[in-house]
Amino acid sequence: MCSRGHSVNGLRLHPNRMEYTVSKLARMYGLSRSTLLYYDSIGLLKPAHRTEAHYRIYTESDMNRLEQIRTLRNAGVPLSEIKIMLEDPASRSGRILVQRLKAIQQQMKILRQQQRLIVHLLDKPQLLKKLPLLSKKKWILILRASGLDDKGMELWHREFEKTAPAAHQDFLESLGLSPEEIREIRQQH
Amino acid sequence: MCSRGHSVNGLRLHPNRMEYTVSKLARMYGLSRSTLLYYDSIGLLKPAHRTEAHYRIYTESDMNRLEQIRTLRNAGVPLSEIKIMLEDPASRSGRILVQRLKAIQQQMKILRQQQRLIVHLLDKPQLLKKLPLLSKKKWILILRASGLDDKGMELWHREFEKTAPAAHQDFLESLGLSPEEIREIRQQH
DNA sequence: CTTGACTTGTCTATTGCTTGACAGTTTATC
DNA sequence: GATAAACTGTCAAGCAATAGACAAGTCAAG
Repeated sequence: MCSRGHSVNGLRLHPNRMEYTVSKLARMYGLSRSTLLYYDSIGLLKPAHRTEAHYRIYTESDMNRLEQIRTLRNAGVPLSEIKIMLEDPASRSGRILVQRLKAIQQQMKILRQQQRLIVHLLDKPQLLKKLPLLSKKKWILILRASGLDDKGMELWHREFEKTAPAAHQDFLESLGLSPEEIREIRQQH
Repeated sequence: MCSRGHSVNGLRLHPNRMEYTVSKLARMYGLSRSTLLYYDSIGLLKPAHRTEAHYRIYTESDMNRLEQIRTLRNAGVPLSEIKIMLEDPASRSGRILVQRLKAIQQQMKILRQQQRLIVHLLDKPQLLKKLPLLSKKKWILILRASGLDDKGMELWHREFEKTAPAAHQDFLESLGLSPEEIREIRQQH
């Protein structure tokens, strides 16, 4: 009630300057305290300063950095590369992101193979209906039912190949076609 | 040359009974020795017996088991679940595989989101051409160029929804549409 | 019997955290 | 001013599935 400033606490937080302790920051960003402690330990995000009791104090610039970190983490970029990107903003960033895109593609390929394998293991046709697996046959039926004839389908392949070759490749793979079959189709168009 | 049996070695391998040491087995299956050691340590694949020098000896039945393990591993099933499946062949196998399929779907969803995010971060349209990312716009252009009109496209959606609803959902997601947009499209058909 | 090549078992490191323990600090209440 | 709750710090271990280092063991040749 008597006021020597309304709450000079032991942490010496400047409420108007937006300074936070670990747990508070963690809660703000939906992270666990441990995560922030970990980021500190690997030198990815060090708090601006500490109190005399050695408590971590994070400031606004730390928050900016944390936001960048989380964005990149949401993109699946590993912490080691995030560190590089933040230290060397322009230079390597593009390369790292493109690299990550390639890794994602690779990962998707693997996952599709796993899907096929499992379906094969289960070998229960009734399950197939519920699963997001399209076979070549089904796909053709769908296009046919939409009114495309042989000529139209050829056009479709050609157009797909021209507009988005990489996506075309991925799509054919997702139908479970063999590499040779894919090569054949793509070369025809 | 003199024969007290043509090679009674310290390991006491019976060459006709197909027994192998760790490294040999590893090489046969293209695995690292560490992998087999690990499988042993967690009780997933224990060698049939050991030599007096405590070397691991794997027999044919171990090889059968290993093949099953690798097949399931190739399907992305975690070792802990593989163990359960091998101990209790019939009962839980189906459930575990279906569960794995769901996890794969989930993982693909995450990867697609990461793809979108990275492309957004890069924001370099010239890269987009090389990447397997299809936008709604592009997709429509492709179908149009194949000769489908508005009516045909509607048919196409309906047919897709009827034949493979889950795949339809996945496909729409992969175009980067928002959940609401997806819901709308699917309900119309 | 010694040398060298090749094993073996055991142990540690990796990624991105999470969980937990234990001790010191701060805060709020009485 | 004491006390309890809620915080903080540091350290350690844990997860999956290997990869690699290391010293000790084994084998074939000389």
